[in-house]
Amino acid sequence: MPELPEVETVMRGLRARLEGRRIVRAAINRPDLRWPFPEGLAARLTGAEVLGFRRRAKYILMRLSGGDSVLIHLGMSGRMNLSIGIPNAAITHEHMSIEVDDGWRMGFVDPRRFGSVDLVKTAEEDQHRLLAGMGPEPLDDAFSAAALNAALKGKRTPIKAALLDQRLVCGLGNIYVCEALFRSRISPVRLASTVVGARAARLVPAIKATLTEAIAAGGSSLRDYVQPDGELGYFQHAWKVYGREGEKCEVCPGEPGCTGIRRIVQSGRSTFYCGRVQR
DNA sequence: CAAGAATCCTGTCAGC
DNA sequence: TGCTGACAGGATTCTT
Repeated sequence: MPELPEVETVMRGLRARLEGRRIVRAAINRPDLRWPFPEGLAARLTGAEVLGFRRRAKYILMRLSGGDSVLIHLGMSGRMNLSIGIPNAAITHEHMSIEVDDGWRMGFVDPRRFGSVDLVKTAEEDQHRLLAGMGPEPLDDAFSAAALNAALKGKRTPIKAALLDQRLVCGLGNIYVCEALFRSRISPVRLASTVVGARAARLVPAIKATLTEAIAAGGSSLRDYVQPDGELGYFQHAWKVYGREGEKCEVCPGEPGCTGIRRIVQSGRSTFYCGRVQR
């Protein structure tokens, strides 16, 4: 699924194409995704002007004239398609779509239906139940080594699991946690409360750099991600450890005692790491 | 209260 | 080729 960089990329693509346009048509094609679509969503969309977009954590917020914002989460398999002239019937798993006044249409496609759509008053976006408990944005200055230290204090869980907890810091998912831990040379099985001092000082910039580079690359993807500008080809990121079980990590070749990148399961999710480099 | 497991759903891929 | 089982980027809700 889209993690922070992918959501940021999708949001920017939507902004570039839809901001300032008026919605002339809206369609909701099923009653629910993860939760029911909000009452009257199509009516609220139709005729509204798209004032702007922002991202918070892994959510996209589309601000409408009339005081409402649409809150969108892409779930595991969600993607946004921008196109001209493709009829609804041609697209499977397109659960929601809008068309704006220059003919472009946005389709929300989500086979697994873990995504969600809700309406929220623009003035109260951050008080929405899905955003209220959200941790700091990892790219904000407020996310510092000191802040991370405070958040990890007393956490009796592996650092891998802690970083996936969106209340602690938001936007990270399974891939970028693996990558950031490798970059900072911290073992994913290390107890979160012991990530202090030099390790915490390495981890914060590693997270920021990992995310920043991915955003710069235009977001990254696995098999079913489509760039929001409508291009068919999709970008495949070169992960350093994710999905590389058995390979040597980039700092290991020639080093004694290297067993290659390992895959383990932590709280039901795959973790990839190098046991020699990450401590 | 905190931490781990189960859960929602479909598609893909490896192995037989 | 066709079937089966494992697995997939999330995050809420349920159990322990």
